Amino acid sequence: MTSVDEPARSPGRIRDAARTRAEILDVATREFARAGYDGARVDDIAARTRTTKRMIYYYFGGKEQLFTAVLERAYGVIREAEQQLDVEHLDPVAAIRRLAEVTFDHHEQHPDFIRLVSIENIHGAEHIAASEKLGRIGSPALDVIRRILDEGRRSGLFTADVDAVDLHAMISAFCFFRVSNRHTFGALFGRDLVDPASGSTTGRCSGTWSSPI
Amino acid sequence: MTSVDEPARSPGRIRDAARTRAEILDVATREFARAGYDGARVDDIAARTRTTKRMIYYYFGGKEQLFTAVLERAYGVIREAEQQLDVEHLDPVAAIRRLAEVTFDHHEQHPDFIRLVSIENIHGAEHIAASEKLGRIGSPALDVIRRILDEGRRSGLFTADVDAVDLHAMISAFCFFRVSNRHTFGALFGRDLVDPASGSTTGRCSGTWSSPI
DNA sequence: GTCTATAGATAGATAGAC
DNA sequence: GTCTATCTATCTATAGAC
Repeated sequence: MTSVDEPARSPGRIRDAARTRAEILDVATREFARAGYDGARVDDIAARTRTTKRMIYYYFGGKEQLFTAVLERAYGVIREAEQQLDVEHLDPVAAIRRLAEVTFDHHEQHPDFIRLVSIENIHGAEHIAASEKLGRIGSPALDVIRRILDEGRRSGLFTADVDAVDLHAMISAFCFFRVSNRHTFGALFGRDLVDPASGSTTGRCSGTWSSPI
Repeated sequence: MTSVDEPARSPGRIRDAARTRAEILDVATREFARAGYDGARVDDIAARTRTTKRMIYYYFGGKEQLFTAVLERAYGVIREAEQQLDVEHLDPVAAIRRLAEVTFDHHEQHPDFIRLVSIENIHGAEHIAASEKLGRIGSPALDVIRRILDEGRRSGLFTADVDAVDLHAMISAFCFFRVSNRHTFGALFGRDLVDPASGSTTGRCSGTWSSPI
């Protein structure tokens, strides 16, 4: 292992397992998101890192496992953002609104994540199904929704018997779609769902949720 | 050209340009939808038709053009369904509801279309952009929404100044998401967004729109 | 842990006879 | 319009030296 005291003998190369792994994951995330699973090239990923293709196989075992690792990390990021959610001090309506805003902003700021999820759906979510880590990861957002709905019903603010998973799906659907389908929607209808300058009310958020819901 | 009066000399083969083209498109649609653009194999598509790979290149020119033709036909189908929409006799609220129902049912019944659109988004909608046909195809659904909104505002039923494209995006988002993200959502949350038996209110429609909106 | 070189399989595309 | 055979490039994966 190379530390700051013991510089690498090959200049420009890294000799730090964790760092090499992280760099491979960074590049692989971009490549898979850009070209899809089959479109991504292990050679290209290797060429864009400071390490070699041999190391990708050494660390991850193969293309399939690399993609799974990319997915695991991407889901880890959004789950962490959800865990940061602090809506306990808000009234139920404001809490739901806040949750929607956070989802909206997160998806807009992480288009690569949206693309990876779309790609994984094309492949029937087989990598998620095979991943132990992703099976155990849960969903803080869903827990938060459950608590908000309970509180809203208890205080009489919410009357309809809305299901937490349904509500999560509704919020996700809109936030996901405007990023995932940005290109076809733009090409067909001449409006960029993400760019605020296009004049769409669906383009704006960042704390001021002004959708036509 | 082979007509009904002049049967094909090779039994089991087709000698009808239109029919051969249609059969290739059918198989290619399934293959592209199943495996993605790069995952689909021209050899496999050919093997599943009654013609050969040479004919695919003869009729379409290449894999890229074949995918474009698949997209053009898939969009043609939904645009035709939209044109069958007959909501002029309904009041504006019922008309919007009916439009949502038709979109909901169409997407549920055409998962291959949803997958093709997802795949096209991964590739930045470059095939749509390059297709003259898809540039001119328009959107009957959007025209219908515009008319409904005008009527609703005129009669005073609708007060909010909702934009037609925004409304179209909202309806599409939910209907699209439950099919496009069915697999990851199911794997992560243990609920099938499409299968009605899973107990979700998002699973039912077919004329009785009962979403938690 | 890292490198070069290469195996082994398969892809998209085409030649050319009929 | 249809067929068989094949070219050329490229991809994932690995062997083996250091």
